[in-house]
Amino acid sequence: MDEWIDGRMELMLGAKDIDSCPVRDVLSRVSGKWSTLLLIALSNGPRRFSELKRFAPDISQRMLTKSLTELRRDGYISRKVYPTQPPQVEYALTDEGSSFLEAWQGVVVWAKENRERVHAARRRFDAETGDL
Amino acid sequence: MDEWIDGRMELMLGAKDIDSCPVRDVLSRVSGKWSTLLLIALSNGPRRFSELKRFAPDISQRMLTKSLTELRRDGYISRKVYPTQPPQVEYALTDEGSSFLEAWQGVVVWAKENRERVHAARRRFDAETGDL
DNA sequence: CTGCATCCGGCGCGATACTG
DNA sequence: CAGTATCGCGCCGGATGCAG
Repeated sequence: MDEWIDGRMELMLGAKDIDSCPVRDVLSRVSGKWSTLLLIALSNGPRRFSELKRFAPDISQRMLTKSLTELRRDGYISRKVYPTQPPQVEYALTDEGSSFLEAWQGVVVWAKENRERVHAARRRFDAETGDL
Repeated sequence: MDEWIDGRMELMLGAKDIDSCPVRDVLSRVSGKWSTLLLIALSNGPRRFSELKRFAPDISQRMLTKSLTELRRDGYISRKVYPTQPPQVEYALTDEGSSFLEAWQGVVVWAKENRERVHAARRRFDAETGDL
């Protein structure tokens, strides 16, 4: 492998082999369809299960539970059960979760600012390749 | 929907409904298994198809072509064909591509710094839930 | 060398029904 | 209200073979 790769990989990924790449390792868990959305939903304070469900009306109960469990497993959110009747469960962002959300902001901002450019590129590409 | 949602969603996503969410819209294209890795590979200058193949030995030709095409469609990279025999194709990062990589850096850095914390959280979670 | 077509397994995700 | 279990679909991604 060339030298430029080592330097760049070390800088960007921290490892050359993809299996031990911390980026993929960590980010694979928050790349789900709902994960980051739920983190955002919790960014203004703790929310209950049903509140989160209402927040994302098009999420299935299955995926809500699943996503919350994964996020909890990786330490992004906490879960507190109140032994009431009916039961009540409150989810909250951990420090780790807020920290991640902060880092994520840069990408979010970029995506918002460059959305139209990306769309334009897509249209251009499709037009060029469509009629050849 | 409560008010906190509107404010936060507007801040983070730019849209309440998930289908018109610019973040998902833009990032779904770079969330592939190889996309960001290829962008990083190109961050030090243009590379040929075979160079990229050597860069990520475990990528299949199919996925290399596919990923490159998608990245090109969204305007992150450019493609230049040299009419030699055998043919030679050179891929390069566009301004849009470099711009994205810059924004992406924050997340990469975070992932590297917090990898161990995430792993620890996972171990803890598995231990707690495994023997109950 | 570069790229496309085909087949195929895994899994992310949704729909639905059921439990404490 | 919060969560689990089952089923099924679609898509990502790997393996292989063919073509310019």
